Amino acid sequence: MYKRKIPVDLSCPLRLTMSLVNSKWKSCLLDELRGAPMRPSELHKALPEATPRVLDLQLKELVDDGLVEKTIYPELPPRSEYSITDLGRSLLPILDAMIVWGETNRALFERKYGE
Amino acid sequence: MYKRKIPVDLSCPLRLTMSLVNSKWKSCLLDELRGAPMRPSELHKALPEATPRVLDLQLKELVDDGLVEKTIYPELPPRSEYSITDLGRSLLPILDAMIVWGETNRALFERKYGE
DNA sequence: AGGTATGACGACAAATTTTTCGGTATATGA
DNA sequence: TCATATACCGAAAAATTTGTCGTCATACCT
Repeated sequence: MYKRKIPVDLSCPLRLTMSLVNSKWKSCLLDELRGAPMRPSELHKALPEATPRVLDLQLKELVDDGLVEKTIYPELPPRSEYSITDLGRSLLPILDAMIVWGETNRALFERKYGE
Repeated sequence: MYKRKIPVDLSCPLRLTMSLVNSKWKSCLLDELRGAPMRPSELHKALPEATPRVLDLQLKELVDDGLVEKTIYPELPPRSEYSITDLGRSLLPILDAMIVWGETNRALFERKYGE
């Protein structure tokens, strides 16, 4: 079983939750998986800015943390699927709140930093 | 005015929100400031695991992003205070949800990773 | 046989974050 | 005078995250 290099932060509830999600792609991956299971190549198509390698690494940590599940089908050519677990799904309301916040305040930050 | 090295991520609402908060201490700083304005030394006492230098750097970005405000009192010895803005305060419900999630699931992760 | 696609992963490089160390400056108290 | 405290900041090291590149294996299609 894959082991995190840096363990989850148990020192306080906020840091615990943050440490599961604060990376460039983990929150996006959870968001993508909210609907149906997805294959690695599909996730890469959905998040083309991320390389398959990075998605692979971050999915491993999500699996290790119990937020995502991986199923390998012993077929050829190989096929595997990632799906969100109940634990991961329980984070979605938080991600939803972040999405709403981002939509609400996007214009502000576009004015400040934008193109 | 201080400028972020890495700009806020405008590519999607979720990434925008995440990019404001995804660092080791920013969410904690916002959480600490929810009550009253605090001085740098107080913030360091509240978050002793973080060095004053890091708090300083991350507070600068929070100020630059408009989530926190800084007041400098022209006294000697020098005094300054950080306070949360309305924009920053609008993120607190999300942090609250993370705190609740962390409390709910702490035992799970202590079993998995903890001492 | 050669090209394509799948998924996994090692080795390494680049980028970014976080930390450490030292220094500036001023006032107070021992 | 010396130590302490306050706040700030630069340089550089260390740690961590993210990205690039090449490889393996297998089956399909041309």
